[in-house]
Order: sequence, then C-alpha cells, then structure tokens
Amino acid sequence: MGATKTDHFTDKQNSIAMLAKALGHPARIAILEYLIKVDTCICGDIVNELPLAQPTVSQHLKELKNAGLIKGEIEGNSICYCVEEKALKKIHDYFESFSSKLALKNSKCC
Amino acid sequence: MGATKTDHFTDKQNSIAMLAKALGHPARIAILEYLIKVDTCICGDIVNELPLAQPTVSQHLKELKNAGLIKGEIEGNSICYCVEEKALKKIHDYFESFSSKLALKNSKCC
DNA sequence: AAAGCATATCGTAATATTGCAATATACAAT
DNA sequence: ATTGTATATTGCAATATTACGATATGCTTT
Repeated sequence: MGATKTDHFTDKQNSIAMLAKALGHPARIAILEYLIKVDTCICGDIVNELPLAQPTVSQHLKELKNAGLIKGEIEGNSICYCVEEKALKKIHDYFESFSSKLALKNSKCC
Repeated sequence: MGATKTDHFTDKQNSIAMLAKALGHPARIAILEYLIKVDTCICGDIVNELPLAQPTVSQHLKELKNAGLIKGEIEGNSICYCVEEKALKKIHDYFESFSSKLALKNSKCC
C-alpha cells in the first residue's frame, strides 16, 4: 500500500496530524510567518518573498488552505490570504495540554 | 525535482518544519499520546496498541527518533521509548510566540 | 475588444512516504 | 546450543509530495 490508514485512528488524532502535516514544510512555515509579520497579505508578496516558482507557492497556499490554516478572499485582481487563528489556536492548545501532562509525570524510566 | 529545497529557508524554519512533519501522521500522534499516557514505555505495548504491523510501527518510531521527539534506551530484551520533552517544548514555544504575535495584531484585512 | 496583471490548474518528472512480508539481529531462557 | 521473544532492517509495491513549465482563468485597465 502507501496510503495513510486514517480510519484506524481517532478524529482528533487525524485532525492534529493533518494540521501538523500541513506545517511540515519550511515553505509553508515561511508563508505563515510572513502572513503574521505583515499587515497586508496579498499572494504576490508571498511569491516574491519565497525562493520558489509561482505555481509551487500557489500549491503550498492551497495545502495550507485545505488544512484550514489560512483563508483567502478575492480582493479585486489579487487575493488576500490571512492566517486562520482558530487552527493555530487548536495546535497551540494541543501542545499546551501535552506540556501540562508531561509536567505532572514523574518519569519512572529514561 | 521533487525534493524539498531546505537550503533556501532558515534553520529555524527547517527545524520546526521537520518536527511538524514528524508529527504529521496519526500513528505518530497516537504513539506520542500513548507514551505520555502510560508510565512504562516499551515498544511491544505500542505495537499492540496500534492498528499497524510491527515493521510499520518500528518505522514510525524511527522517524520520531530521527526528529528528536522520542528517545529509546535498550532495557534488557526490549526497548524503552520515551518522549523527548525538549522537542515538545520547542514546538509548544513556537506556537506560543505565534499566538502572542497574533494577539497583538489588529488585522487590517479579512 | 485587447492587453496586461495575478493567481490557479494541468501535466509531468523526481523524490519521499506508507505499509507490510520476509528476514535479520540480539538478548533471554531453557 | 537451541528456542523463543522483541525489535530492526530489507525489499518492494502503492501512493503522495515537491517542483515547475506551460497554459488557463479572471479581473482591470486601456
């Protein structure tokens, strides 16, 4: 095979994995960082910012959008891409709970 | 082509993307959750816990280890896998700073 | 309508990931 | 030494990802 067996895991696990997967590429991390840094968020800027061709950037934007990490609104001729704060909060909260669970452990091993 | 152009991005971006990529599979999320849940952490348990064959689980463990998210110590006959807290903290801190940057924004668009 | 910009989609090649059967390794117990 | 148990590695097939040139779509201006 070769396809991920998503149906054997919980919805939560799949959804976190999906978000993490979308973040699992430096270009997409760079895009998110850029969207947070600047106030205006037009796709053209992103293409100029990244060391990748326009179709490649467009593809990465699509993946971030599919994962729900960004949203894009048509703004006249170009497109206004913005961070979807809810998704980032979801990830943040997830690792927050991880951290607090870890803090409670008195690791018996390692 | 087809290989990620890591050399065009910052070390930080690559390192976060690497961690996120390793977390980008439900099986690996499930493994981490399990390691945090239980006190003892032996690989055999993980194989029984997951709906995947033993070689597949071994491979996922290897990837988590490569990414620095877990560590494994030989414990007699079996292996004691544990969460590497530093790596989880790194991710947590990253999204923490994201969140606080977002909080400061008064998004002009979207 | 035509020309020019911004973005998306298609097609395709290179590479990576996922999953597992078969096999190897390494220790433990008999 | 042999057998059993736990984990890793190998090899391979199916699928996914990454990257980009070429092309399409859709606004906007002329």
